[in-house]
Amino acid sequence: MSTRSDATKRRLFDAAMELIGERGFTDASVDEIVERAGVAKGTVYYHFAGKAELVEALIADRMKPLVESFREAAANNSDDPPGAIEAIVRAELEFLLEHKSFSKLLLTEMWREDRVWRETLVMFRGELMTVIRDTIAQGVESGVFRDDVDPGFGASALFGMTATVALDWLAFEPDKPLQDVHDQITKVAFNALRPTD
Amino acid sequence: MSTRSDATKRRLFDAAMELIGERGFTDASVDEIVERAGVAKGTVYYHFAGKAELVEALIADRMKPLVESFREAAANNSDDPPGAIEAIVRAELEFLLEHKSFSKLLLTEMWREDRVWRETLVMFRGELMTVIRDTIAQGVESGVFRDDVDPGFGASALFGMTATVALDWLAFEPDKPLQDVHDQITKVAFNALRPTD
DNA sequence: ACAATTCGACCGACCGGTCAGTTCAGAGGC
DNA sequence: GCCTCTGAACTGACCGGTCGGTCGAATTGT
Repeated sequence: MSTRSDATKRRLFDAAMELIGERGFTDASVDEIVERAGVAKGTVYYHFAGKAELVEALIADRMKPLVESFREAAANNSDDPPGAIEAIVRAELEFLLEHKSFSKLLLTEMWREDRVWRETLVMFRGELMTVIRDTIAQGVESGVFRDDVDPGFGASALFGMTATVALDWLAFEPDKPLQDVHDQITKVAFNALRPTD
Repeated sequence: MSTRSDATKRRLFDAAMELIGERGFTDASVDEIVERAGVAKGTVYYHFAGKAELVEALIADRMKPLVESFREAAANNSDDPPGAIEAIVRAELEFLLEHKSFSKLLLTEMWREDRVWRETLVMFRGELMTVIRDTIAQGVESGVFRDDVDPGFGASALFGMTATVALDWLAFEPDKPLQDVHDQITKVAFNALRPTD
């Protein structure tokens, strides 16, 4: 259980995430990654079976806290579906802001079918979707959300909308404050889910 | 102005789009592209300055009709903003379905900053956004849409939501009919934009 | 007490292979 | 006769992965 090994992995993860977020998987060379991590090339192959497996481990490392934050957001608002949705959106936005490079990696790799880490990615995506879907379903059941929106569809739409809006925001209007983006998204989401009076 | 030249370019576009949609820009080799296009390697460099310029031309070639279809959708519903939004969503979905590979290319390249064709892509994206934004603004002005949703934000959200939902759909529930996806998206969009009674 | 040994972590020069891009003489076709 | 295309050979840069070797801290043997 050496801490040294973990520290090295973390530096490799950080370097790989940045580079791959900027250039994509193929265009980020292992030589560049190890240079930025301040580590020798062989170290990568000591810890991982290859470049792809490094990325797979990186995905798991970064996705676990995101799933956890979604679960917490839902658990802390277990009897208030709108509050839970708001907390989930906030968690997603904060994650996107904190891990901009990783988010680009996610979006660009989510629908590729030929990657080693596809299963890992799909699995984590499923866990995120489940949290959102259950929250929406709970709101529908208790009557605070309209019942003609499919929870599975709503989850996909909310997650995708938040991600693309956030990336658009970071790319084209980086000066706009996070709160504005958060408010706009939750407003749209609540309007979309609110029952017709 | 020879037709022969255009036909060759089209075959190169089709082959490049397929391959790049599957594997991404870097992992789709020129040798593979020309093989699938049934054309010699030298032909690429006869028509284009290089691989990147081929893709840039491809992006313009595919985006022009999409922008046109958005403009038509808006023009054919010039006094009915909800109808225009519905037609735009339909146009986007049909495009995504027809050009699945190209859509993946778009999503994976939209937020990359180091590509030759970045400006081209940003320009076309701007034209699409303008059409949606103007339509929303028109609806706000005439009172059929609520006035507390920023049209620019709404355009980004609607476009991004539609794109990610459609790709999720194609990846995870390909059997669901187009009409269902279309109905869910427009329902959510209308609820989000409808003024509180 | 201390040398000998083991071992996990890391190093970095090197190799086999791939790929974009070049070149150019020649062949069709409009 | 010029525009379009061919296709095979070649170059040079780069890239993922390998592997013999280093280093220091713990462990063992005496």
